[in-house]
Amino acid sequence: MNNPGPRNSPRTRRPTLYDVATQAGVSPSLVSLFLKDPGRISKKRRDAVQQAISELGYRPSRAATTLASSRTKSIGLVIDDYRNLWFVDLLRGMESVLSDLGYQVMLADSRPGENRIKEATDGLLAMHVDALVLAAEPSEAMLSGTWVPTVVAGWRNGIPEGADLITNDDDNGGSMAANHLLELGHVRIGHLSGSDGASAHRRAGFLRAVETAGVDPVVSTSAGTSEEDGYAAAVWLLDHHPDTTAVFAANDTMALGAFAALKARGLSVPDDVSVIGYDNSPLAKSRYLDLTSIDNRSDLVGVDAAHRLLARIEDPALLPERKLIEPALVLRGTTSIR
Amino acid sequence: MNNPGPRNSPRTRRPTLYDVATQAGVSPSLVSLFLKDPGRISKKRRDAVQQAISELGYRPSRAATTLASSRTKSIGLVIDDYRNLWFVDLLRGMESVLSDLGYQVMLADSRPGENRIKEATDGLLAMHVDALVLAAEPSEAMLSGTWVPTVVAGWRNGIPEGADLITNDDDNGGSMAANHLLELGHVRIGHLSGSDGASAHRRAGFLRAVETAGVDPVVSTSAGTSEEDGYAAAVWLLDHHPDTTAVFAANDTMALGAFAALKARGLSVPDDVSVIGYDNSPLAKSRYLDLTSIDNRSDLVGVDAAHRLLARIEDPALLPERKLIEPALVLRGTTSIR
DNA sequence: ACGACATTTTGTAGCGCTACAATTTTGCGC
DNA sequence: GCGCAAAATTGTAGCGCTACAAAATGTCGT
Repeated sequence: MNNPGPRNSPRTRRPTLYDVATQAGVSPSLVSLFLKDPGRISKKRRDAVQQAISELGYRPSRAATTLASSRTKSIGLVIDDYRNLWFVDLLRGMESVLSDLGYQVMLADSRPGENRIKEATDGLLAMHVDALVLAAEPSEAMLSGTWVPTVVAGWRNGIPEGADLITNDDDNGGSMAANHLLELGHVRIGHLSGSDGASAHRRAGFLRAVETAGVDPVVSTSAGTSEEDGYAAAVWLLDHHPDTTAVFAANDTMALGAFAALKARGLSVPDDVSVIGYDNSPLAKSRYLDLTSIDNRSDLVGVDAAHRLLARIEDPALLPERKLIEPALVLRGTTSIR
Repeated sequence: MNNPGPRNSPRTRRPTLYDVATQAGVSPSLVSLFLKDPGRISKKRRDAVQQAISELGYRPSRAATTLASSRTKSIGLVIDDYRNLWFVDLLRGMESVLSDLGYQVMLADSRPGENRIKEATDGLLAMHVDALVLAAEPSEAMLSGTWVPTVVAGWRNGIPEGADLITNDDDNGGSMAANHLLELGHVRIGHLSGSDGASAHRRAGFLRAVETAGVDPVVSTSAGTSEEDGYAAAVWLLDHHPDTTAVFAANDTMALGAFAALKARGLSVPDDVSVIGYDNSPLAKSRYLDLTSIDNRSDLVGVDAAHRLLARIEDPALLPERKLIEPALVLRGTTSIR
């Protein structure tokens, strides 16, 4: 058999647009046109080109397209850690508006502990992403020469000049968490706080609400925001304030750490101690954990970020904008009346 | 006349290698050489180029590099769902060998529920990744014309022709889980199984071990592999076999579902029922959940996959290889003597 | 100071694609 | 069947970079 398909030729070079043009008996320009908008060429040629493409197994070279058109139709998303699942909602939110427009979202994580944020960003920029979403704490080094529309999502410190900012109202969220616990009748409330920017805002909101209610706040701040950090902070809290009846963790992962500390002391949730987390991550949604949490509506942040970037791609002269997304309390099974 | 030079203009086009060359007073070729191997040019020029680069904020265009060299120094990784954290170990394993060699790993997920595996793969291929790791169930559509070295990790069905296969010995892992429970004295063992390829192997291994021990196996298979699926399967199991004293879940997420079902019935882990998961995901490692699990050593799979791909990039004629990685039991707090 | 090398630097020619102007084909009224 | 506008198609000139051969410069022994 004389199969011209790619299946049998083991190491031929990847077919190009010219191969397709030759095969279809048209000019390369026509093929290019087909790729861009098939509706604009005659049915006869359209079919011929389509057939040549599938016969050859042709895929356009993004590199060449990028180089020639200087538009990649792709958006970079820099996150801090794949294990912090809050980015998933952000990503889906972005995709929900970008996919239909033919944009692709590219992910890069900062390799936690190695501070590779700059590398991640550079990698994305080197690929000519049309715009950038920074969902990780921006560092000094990246402030300079970004050249593309950028929105920072979820962080509020060290914003690169000229970047948009769409973030969660963590202050308000902190207050919400505190008020929820206060309304349930708790007065011995401990807060497990982390060290990043978001934590600081959540803490501030918590303190404001608690003090407004005339209750003495207890805050245990740790170095990071991981489960271990949450555990350590909770251990400290329970050691120094054994009468605590409610715990507000700066994120769901830390709440898990609190669970561990409580379990180790034989305290049950929510009967002995109520626990509320933050992020409404898949963890919190888990049927087993069933963790009351604050949803920061990252999906909305994603949607907004996408719209914002599209606008800036259209008109780069747009002035940077700052916007807060209101969080929402998600009631589940880990908080109860005192 | 001559162009004004990008030095002071604030909103100019992105600087190119030519701008750097002009600024540094050398030829473009030299700058290219600098980028490739700074050690090969004289110190004088090296410094000049380096300075020009930082003055201009220059970043090489990956698209141009790709086009000109046809090597992107990047590897694509296709995963099924960002929320299934097992890919993180795989990724880190790959990075541990690839990063030092200057390779970058690019991630794409298949958007669970939308079966976008082909799209994810195509996107990566369009970016000219030098090689591909498929950590998601390969589909028919992608079998044709891949053109780059490919290794499938963690799946064993529908392998594209010519692809390497590095996967976990799920059969053996299933047996390990069963034997662990048998050794603890359990004889009423239920298995919560999923519908994908890996689940099938784990189930087979489980059945083999249990039957060898002369114990009657009970398997509850559900449509997917999510926590809800685990919950449903566990509910069925407890309804039909209330005397069950041990549960082997096909993955950690499903184990979480089992926890939920057990909690709903007031059964405690491990006092009433032992639970063992699979994947040794961050979930299992969690201090709170402390889930005994089978570690499929995805990090090793990642390391092997990376080595394999590098070899195939060097010599594309290499014959496809199939390799199994042995899993390991990780003892934690959710299994105990009957 | 002079060849005979080794080392450093440069010019030339694409990589695969798109933009856009130029050209050819088609459709249509009369 | 003719003229002319609209639609369809093609040619030309890069996009920013690298490979590689050619040229320039440097180093050394005698």
